[in-house]
Amino acid sequence: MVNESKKTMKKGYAPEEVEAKWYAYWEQNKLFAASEQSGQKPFSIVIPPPNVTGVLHMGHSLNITLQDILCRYRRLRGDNVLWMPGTDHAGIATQNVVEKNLALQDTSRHQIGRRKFVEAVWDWRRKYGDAIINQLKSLGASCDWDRERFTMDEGLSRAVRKVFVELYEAGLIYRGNYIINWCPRCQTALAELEVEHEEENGHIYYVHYPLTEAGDGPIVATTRPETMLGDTAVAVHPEDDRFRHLHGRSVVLPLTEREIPVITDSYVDISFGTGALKITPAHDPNDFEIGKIHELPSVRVIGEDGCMTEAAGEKYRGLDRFECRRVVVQDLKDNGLLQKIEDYRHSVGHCYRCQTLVEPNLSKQWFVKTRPLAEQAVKAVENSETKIVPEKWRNDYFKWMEDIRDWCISRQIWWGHPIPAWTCADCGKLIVSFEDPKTCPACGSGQLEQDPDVLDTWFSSALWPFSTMGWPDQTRLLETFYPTSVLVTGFDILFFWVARMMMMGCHFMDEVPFRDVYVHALVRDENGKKMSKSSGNVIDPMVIIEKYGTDALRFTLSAFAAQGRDIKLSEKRIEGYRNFINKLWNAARLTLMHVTQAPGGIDLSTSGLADRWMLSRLKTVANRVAEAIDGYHFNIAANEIYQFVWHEFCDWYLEAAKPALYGKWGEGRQQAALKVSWRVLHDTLILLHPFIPFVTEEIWHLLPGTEGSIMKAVYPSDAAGFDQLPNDPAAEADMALLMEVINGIRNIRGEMNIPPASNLDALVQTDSARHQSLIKNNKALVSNLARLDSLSIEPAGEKPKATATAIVDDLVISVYLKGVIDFARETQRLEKEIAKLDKEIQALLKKLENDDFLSKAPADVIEKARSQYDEYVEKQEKLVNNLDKIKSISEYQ
RNA sequence: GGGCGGAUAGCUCAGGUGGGAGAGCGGCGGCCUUACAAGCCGUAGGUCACAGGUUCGAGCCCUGUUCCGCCUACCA
Repeated sequence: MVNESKKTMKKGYAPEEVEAKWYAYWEQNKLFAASEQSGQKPFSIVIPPPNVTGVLHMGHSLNITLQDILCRYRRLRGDNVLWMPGTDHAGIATQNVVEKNLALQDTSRHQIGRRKFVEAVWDWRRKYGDAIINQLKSLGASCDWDRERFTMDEGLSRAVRKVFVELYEAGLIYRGNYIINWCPRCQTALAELEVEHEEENGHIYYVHYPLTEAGDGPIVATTRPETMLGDTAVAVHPEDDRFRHLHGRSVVLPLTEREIPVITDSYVDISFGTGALKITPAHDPNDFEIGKIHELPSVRVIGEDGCMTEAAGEKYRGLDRFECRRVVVQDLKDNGLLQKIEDYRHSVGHCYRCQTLVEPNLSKQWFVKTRPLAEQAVKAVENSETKIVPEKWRNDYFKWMEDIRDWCISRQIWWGHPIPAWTCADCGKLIVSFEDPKTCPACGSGQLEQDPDVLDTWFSSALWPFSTMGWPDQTRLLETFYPTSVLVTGFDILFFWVARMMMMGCHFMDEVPFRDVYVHALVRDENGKKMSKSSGNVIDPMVIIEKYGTDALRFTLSAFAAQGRDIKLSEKRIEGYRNFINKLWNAARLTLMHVTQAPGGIDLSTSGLADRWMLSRLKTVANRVAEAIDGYHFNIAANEIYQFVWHEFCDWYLEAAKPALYGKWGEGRQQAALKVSWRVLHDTLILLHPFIPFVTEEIWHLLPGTEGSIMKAVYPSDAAGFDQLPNDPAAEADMALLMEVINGIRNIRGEMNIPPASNLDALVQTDSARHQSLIKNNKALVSNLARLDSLSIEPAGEKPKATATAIVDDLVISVYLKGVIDFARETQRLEKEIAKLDKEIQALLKKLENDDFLSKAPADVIEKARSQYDEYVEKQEKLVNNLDKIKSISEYQ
């Protein structure tokens, strides 16, 4: 049905009444659905899956808004768009949440056992897993929800298994005993990336290690005295003369009875500390390496719970690692072995999930051999199969890939993808297999035990671009939409996620996972601080949405999303853009007061200058907005259209068109104004829809001549007849001149303190025939916007007395001041203007008097400077002329 | 230790390839003008961090300095 005059609009836009309605409408009408097969150009994005435990924060809001802009924009441009949504199972985080719940019920995962625990997690996920998804929906996210995926889904789990087995068979996954980062609270290994380093105030302890025989032993410096219980050597540099006498000798490890050797290794830095380094292979990655080279034993003195082990000795066994440090230090003091303690600032690793101090610990884990995978992933970016935007992130990507270390992928938790590896209890054979094995292929035993560990969540996230599309099956979806068009993400997970997807995509699909990676900024608070619960500076998007509406939030984020710069957000800014939404609403309200049925095509024969100007501007803006989005310049697109809607359409066009709309200028002009305002509103809504989907959909349905959802509209640049829109530089120039004339008169009104209500008489003097007719033809327009009773046009000549003056180009504008003109005020006004011009003129003169400039600068630049100079001088002369007149008149008074 | 980014109006920020700086908010003055006071009209604010250099010409290019961020690193 084509809408006739629909209904009257409220005075102010009320988002809360509108948003839920349209979201439901879009979903019900399947407007977000991608077709697996279509003749349209495919465009695809996979969502960065939020944690199931997650709560929507501003980072998500920005991320989702930008993706939604791209998806809605591409749909409007006629593409077949797939936005693949889903969540990830967030192994450690989710397990933590469920464990906390169990603790509230006075039980624990160990008490209820693994099977029941995993069931409890699934229960939790069924109950609460949709929370973040619903929040994404309230942001307006136009994901294809029927395809929603979860990293623990059957299909994705199959992909994980297949990848694990194939990498293992290719020698790219191995298991081994290495130093890893252990979180004693989460009770699991962490990958290097999952450790956050922070500078902390600590101490450095100087400990005397006595020789077994007579003579002075070395002083060893350490920040972690409790680990000395696990020392298996002291190392010195082979060239260090201070310690030559120690080569080949042994020391007694204080607080224990153990003898440990003094070894030499050039790893030791002679200039640091005392030059003697204690070696603890089980609790320090470097010491581990040195231990391997020198075939030293490893003594694990700290256990998985962060408490000292049996090996730490009777006295220390069972002590918490921090408590143990205090005891060890005290004991060293008591034995006279502690030489001194110094303050020391050093960086310490913390678990990225729970902030607990991580403990480097020796442990048997699974690793991905990343180097070969990284090589392909680097190549793909080098030759631009994948483009990273903004480009500066390329270097970070390359650097990280070049320094990449093997990736520890096993986690000692229960919630996650089980590792498809079994050990034969009888012969010890390790079996890695896609299908669960029944018997040992080596000895035929049926006693097989599956590895109890699960895989790092990021291991499954790394497969997201293809696992969500059905891989390992060769689906139509994959065929249509892989590689995806663009990945939109924050730089904080460039390595965690993007780099790993690149590795897995290149390896398993022989094709990059995405053509573009758009890396956006972080959202910070108004002081530039990272928003965090602990600092209490979090702006909750849901609260903002409730208060200002989703569109306001989205438009704010877009308008501030300049490439490569963080967004500092404050409510004040959101309020400003809420006002913009309301402005748009009211522009529609005014338009729809007059446009009550769909006007036909645009007929320029009865149009006015403002009409032609507006259409010309519309065309330019539509192209610019599209161009900006294509280049991921969301802020430019948003600002371009903001400026256009508010300061051109509303401030100038609608104001100029009012008399025409009210029929004061006759049928023809009225028709033209109706058509143009309809057209501008119509096209503007489409341009704005990707940014502010709700209000645009609402107005769309109120706009006569539209049918169905705005999501089905054709983008202005693609619409039939777009090319016919006038690109009219003459109209733009003429309109610009008239605007200046109007501004000149308004300035007089403002500066001379003339009440807006009183209408004025004005005279324009010029010898230019073109300008004379321009003013004549647009007398009504100027009079209306400048609030004039009369406007007369004359050739240049004597300026009337008792008038205030404005100069525009060659036009001398005189405003008759009823009653007594305030000469002092007008003098002041003119002097100010003259002084301003003087500055410009001096600057130009300096240039034009410079021979170097005249001989070396390009001709067009010189020409521009000359004409500008002439213009300013002429204008100034006229102003001076008028100033003189004012002065002479005022003297007679 | 290495790397990257930033410093522009009171505040927050824009300023493709160098031709004399813009917006929003805030300030000030005036308006309830029949779409909007979440508004309208007018207006004032800047040696573009500092010091050099290249150039006829630098916010933009080069060098150095200062002050902030961020990333990264195994110096005990």
